[in-house]
Amino acid sequence: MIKKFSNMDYNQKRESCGQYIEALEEERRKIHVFQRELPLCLDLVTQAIEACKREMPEMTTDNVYGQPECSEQTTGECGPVLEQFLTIKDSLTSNEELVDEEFDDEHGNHDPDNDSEDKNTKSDWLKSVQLWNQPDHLLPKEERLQQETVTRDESMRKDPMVNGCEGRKREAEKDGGGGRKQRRCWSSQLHRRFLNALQHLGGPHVATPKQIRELMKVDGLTNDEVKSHLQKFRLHTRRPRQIVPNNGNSQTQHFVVVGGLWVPQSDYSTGKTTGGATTSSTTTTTGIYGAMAAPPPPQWPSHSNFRPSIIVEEGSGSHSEGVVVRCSSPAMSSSTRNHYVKNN
DNA sequence: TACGAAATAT
DNA sequence: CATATTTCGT
Repeated sequence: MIKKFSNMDYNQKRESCGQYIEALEEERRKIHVFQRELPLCLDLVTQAIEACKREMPEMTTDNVYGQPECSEQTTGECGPVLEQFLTIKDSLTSNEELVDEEFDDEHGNHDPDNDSEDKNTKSDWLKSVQLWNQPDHLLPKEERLQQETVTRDESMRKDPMVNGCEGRKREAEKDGGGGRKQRRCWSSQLHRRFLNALQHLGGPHVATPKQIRELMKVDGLTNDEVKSHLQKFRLHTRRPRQIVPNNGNSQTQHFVVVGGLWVPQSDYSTGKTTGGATTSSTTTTTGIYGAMAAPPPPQWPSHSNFRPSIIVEEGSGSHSEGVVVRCSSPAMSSSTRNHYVKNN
């Protein structure tokens, strides 16, 4: 009996680990969008995946962390992730080959994300955004062990939940245009589409709301909403002045600017990326879209829901701005094309 | 009309 | 305070 249980346990753990890896890979895909902003992050996740895979086969029954979910609430220590990260922390080899592209084509919507409840890596901001305001069913919460691939059907194109809050349609309005629109909540899926679109268009600073909206192909979505979201996004993607109390680790990572591209010193020469349209332009085109101003911030504000899924610190607490080195073009924030600079 | 920034609302 | 909507200047 007990043996049986152990066995089951073992299997469960293996499964958990598998799921964990899956989650990691999924996460990496997501981070991939930010590869310019969070190169180190991407790197770390990639390595974490590798490390995890290596460890997989030799998992024993006394695996310490069996919880697929882990505490998640506590960003501080999500067991596995953190450990993995710490482990590989120093083994920072610039491995950039196994970066797969195919970040989820726009239509493919195979959407592994689905993210009913991702693992730890998904982290907070999604959590809140995700259960936005579901009027009815409040997610089960209990059984989240395995959902496998069943749930993800591509039926969700637009209306389902991608759209977020309630059936926000044009109806249900009484006053002839007096009231404000109901707030639109950006579900994780919605946001992801946004991100994808962004990537296609070459970054937050060159993408325009309209383009984004069209790429997203979400029907209820209006131009203004995208515009707004984009504004917020841009605001957050600008350098947060190394805020964020560094957790434990401190790994000084130096950044340099290469043709307007912010990249870690280590692998700035790596031209290869998603193979998407995004990065291709960096080298050749010098035009407006040429060197797209990649949002420099290695780190977003911590207290924001609005941030990439994984947090990676690199600057040490002491050094203030010595970490970043810029060549020129101080204000490359926005104003990509039209009017630029509005001097008071 | 579209975009972006700022003001305003939730 | 963060996020979404609306207003305003271009």
